[in-house]
Amino acid sequence: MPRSFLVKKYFSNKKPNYSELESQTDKRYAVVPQCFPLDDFHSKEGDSVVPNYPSMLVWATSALPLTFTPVTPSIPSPPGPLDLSSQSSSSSGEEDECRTSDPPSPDPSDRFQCAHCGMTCSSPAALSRHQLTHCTASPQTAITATGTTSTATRAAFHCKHCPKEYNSLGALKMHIRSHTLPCVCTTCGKAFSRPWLLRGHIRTHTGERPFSCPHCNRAFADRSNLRAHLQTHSEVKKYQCGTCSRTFSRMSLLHKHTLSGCCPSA
DNA sequence: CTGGGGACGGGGCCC
DNA sequence: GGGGCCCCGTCCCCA
Repeated sequence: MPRSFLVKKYFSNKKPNYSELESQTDKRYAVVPQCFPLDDFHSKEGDSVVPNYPSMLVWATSALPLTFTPVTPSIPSPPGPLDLSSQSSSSSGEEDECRTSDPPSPDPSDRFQCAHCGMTCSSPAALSRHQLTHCTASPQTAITATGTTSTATRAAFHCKHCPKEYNSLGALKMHIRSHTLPCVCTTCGKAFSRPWLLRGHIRTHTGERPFSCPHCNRAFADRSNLRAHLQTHSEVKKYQCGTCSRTFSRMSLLHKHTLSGCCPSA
């Protein structure tokens, strides 16, 4: 099952809701209070932590993103609690072309095979280089010979790997990295689209866990995982069932709860 | 079945 | 424009 993240966020704002609700002193870290990276991040973030843990923040089910809010037809099936199955089926459509970053099989021979032409490469780096031959702005892009965008039509930069299009070259280049995967782990050969993804992956080899929980001193290699863990310390979890008012630390748990039949009407 | 951790990816913002 | 980083989110696996 590919890990697709093509579904757009339904928030109007980038900032998390809890930041908006709580109006923390530093909204960037409102949800990760007392997040003290153990090593390389302390100088950067150590003074940006928030003293108060937002334990009372609860999102009513109706307010959950991607959950019960009707979406426009142009948006593929939202990963709502009732749509998990359809989500997977829908993702087999247009997104299949975009899945070079997802290793469906741990077989290394698969990993080094170009999903576009089937060419087998000897290494991830070679595969990345090869895939660059496939990834260019499509002829439909509104780029003029001088490199400037044409004003005749709305700028549209198409990815040759998938149906996605962007209105800026930078955005397209960023997207293309998810196909070319230029950042390769020297330990295991796994390739990533961005350097920081590789760094996070390398922690799985080194065992480094820069993000520690202020409540239990448990440490995590991934900030997102710490964020999820912090929910476990909260009496009232962030995701609430609209029927039974149970709260959950993760939306996925709420999804499971809903699918298990607590909310047959939902 | 539920809760939680691990690993990871994408979009977007900031510098 | 590009890199770094953050947040959100997902999937998988295990206890």
